[in-house]
Amino acid sequence: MDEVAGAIADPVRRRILLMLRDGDLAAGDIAGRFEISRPAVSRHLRVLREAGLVSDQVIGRQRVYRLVPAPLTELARWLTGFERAAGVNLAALDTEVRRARRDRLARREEDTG
Amino acid sequence: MDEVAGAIADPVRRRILLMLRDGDLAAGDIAGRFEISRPAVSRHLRVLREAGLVSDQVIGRQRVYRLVPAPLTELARWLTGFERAAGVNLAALDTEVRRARRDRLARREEDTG
DNA sequence: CCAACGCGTAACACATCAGTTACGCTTCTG
DNA sequence: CAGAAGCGTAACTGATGTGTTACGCGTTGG
Repeated sequence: MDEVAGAIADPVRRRILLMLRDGDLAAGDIAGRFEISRPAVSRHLRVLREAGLVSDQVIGRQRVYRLVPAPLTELARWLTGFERAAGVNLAALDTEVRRARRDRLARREEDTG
Repeated sequence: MDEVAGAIADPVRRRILLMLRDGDLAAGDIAGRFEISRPAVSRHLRVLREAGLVSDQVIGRQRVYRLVPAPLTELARWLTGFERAAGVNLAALDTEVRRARRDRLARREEDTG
């Protein structure tokens, strides 16, 4: 998961994933859609490969890349795990803040009382 | 989204998010659970704040952090968008590979034919 | 066959990031 | 009140990441 999360941190790589979501592409086709150099794109593609987010297949001189969505799905599942915890959190904070204030007021009354 | 994706790229920050999923924590409590220095953790907390993934509330000397899950949910939704495209992709690659092979064979037959 | 094409990688340079110690401000406590 | 506690930030350092040009290997096409 660390590599996947790291891979999608970069906007270029996210764009590549979006392109591949719409269909497989050769490396050159991908690189042609960016203004950065082809080796730079190649380097990003390598990160995606090593993170398991894309697979590549050599067809002649071309290297065709395809999306491998499973790790993204897994990350999404991990992320949705935070959604369920939201209500618990809000309630806990309100309770904590109120308790802290009550304690402080009580202490002040003891001091001045 | 760029900031959110960037924020979860770091394992320390992911751990912080997991801690906060289970309940609000003061900065000191969070820092105490790591072996790195407190300023290092503070820096990570700042990244999370600025990405909108946590909110903080000063209670006396303490700064209590709480999870803000909405941006994570949004990122999860974006990621699940890739799942739906998977079937299309596999079919397209098979088709493309078969077509390329057919074309190559056809060309070879023309040459030798 | 040979030149062009496609593309990955190495080497380099610069930017960014994440660790550290030092510092200082605010709040709390004895 | 004075010292301690809590915590953010600055400055520094070293590691990492991302851009570039140069290079070379394999495939293709004339």
